[in-house]
Amino acid sequence: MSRTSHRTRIHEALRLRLLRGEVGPDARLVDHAIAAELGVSRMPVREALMQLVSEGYLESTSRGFALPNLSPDRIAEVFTLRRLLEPHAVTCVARDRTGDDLAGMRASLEVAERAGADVASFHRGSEAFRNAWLGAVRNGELRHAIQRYSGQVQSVRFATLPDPAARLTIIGGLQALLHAFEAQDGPRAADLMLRFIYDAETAYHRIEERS
Amino acid sequence: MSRTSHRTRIHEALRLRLLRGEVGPDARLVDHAIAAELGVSRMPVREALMQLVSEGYLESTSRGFALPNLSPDRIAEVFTLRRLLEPHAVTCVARDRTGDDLAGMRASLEVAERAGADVASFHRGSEAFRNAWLGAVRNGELRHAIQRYSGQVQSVRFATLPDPAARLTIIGGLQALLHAFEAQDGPRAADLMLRFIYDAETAYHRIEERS
DNA sequence: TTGCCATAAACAGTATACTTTTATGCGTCA
DNA sequence: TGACGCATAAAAGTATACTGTTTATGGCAA
Repeated sequence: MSRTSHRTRIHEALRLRLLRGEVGPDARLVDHAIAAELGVSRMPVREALMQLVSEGYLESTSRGFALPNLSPDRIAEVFTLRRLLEPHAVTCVARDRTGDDLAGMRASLEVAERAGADVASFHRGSEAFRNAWLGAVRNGELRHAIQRYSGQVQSVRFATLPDPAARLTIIGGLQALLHAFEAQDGPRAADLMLRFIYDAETAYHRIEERS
Repeated sequence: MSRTSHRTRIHEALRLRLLRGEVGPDARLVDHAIAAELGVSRMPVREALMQLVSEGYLESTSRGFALPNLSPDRIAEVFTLRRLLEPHAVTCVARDRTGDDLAGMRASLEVAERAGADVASFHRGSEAFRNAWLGAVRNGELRHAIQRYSGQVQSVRFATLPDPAARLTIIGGLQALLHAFEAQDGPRAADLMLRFIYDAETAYHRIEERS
């Protein structure tokens, strides 16, 4: 027997698939199908799916679980929440970060910098960078809240990556954020994060207009 | 058959019991016991319990589900989150509130005012007031986040109520908040809420010292 | 008397089977 | 030809049973 429960492992596996954009907006996640695929019963799958629902990653429809309908209003709401939480969080990180924290961020940033046109690699790097600074948030509740609400707009984030210019902007922002952390400049980190969220929201609106 | 699922109803029922402080810190919520009590199987109960865990209301121990160990650090973390979210929320309420919203708040406040020494009645009134202004928060995600994180420290709130002086302080704060809403004075509402959270945290610390 | 081991009980986790609900498609009637 | 209704299928929801793990308690030995 594994030391973690099936539910936990399935939850993590599905969450990663969702974060990587491997689940299209029309895809339907059905418990018994996933159960058959993984060789377990429906119950742990079902519980994992419902946990993902309560975390905002999925929506329970009458015909399987699917990506939530991210209405523009809802997107705007989540961005508002991020504006309330993340600037404060990076201020704390600028104050509390250790050398290890900084090393992790540098390594992740390098991955993104070297990605070039490799969107998947860039995505991995920027995600790792985000996880690195989030890991330096000592307030566990705050960290959890941020992960929760930024996970919901992951698909939005993903949609902006194909644009090379957007990737360059992101790289620049991450570098500046890292420098603020290194200099323990909390206010600057908060400013940068506010700007970052603003840019993300703007990028989303540009994409939305095209469709 | 009821139009809502067992899981949903059980979840709500348990949540209310938790919010009312009907579950002591040593109580153990066990799925099969609750299932027997309600005349349903373990599954919906189990799912309701796990949802409460993921919402921070409960903790899964090796011996039943119990109230989470609210360490002073964790309490402080939740108060930090409330300071980030609730002032902004009441600012929005001061701007967006309708006449109906205000009427609801007035009615709830009166309940609390007339409670006198009746702690349970006071608690109902202040909870209703809180729900009234939360209902006026148009940003659903923000509202949900606030409910989530204030629910976690509900036991703390409950512990402060027996003190008559604390109740008077709360009444005064709620009246001032209502006036700010009526005057659409967002900054003042935010100030009051910050003060409110500060007072709550201070009251918690006083109680903690005694034990 | 104390410490350790064994056994039993309690509980989380998982599996399987059954029920209810809902959506879609097909057929019939107007 | 279009609309309404019924039938069928798919998936959520629920129930029951079984398994593995942890914990507590009692007994035995040192």
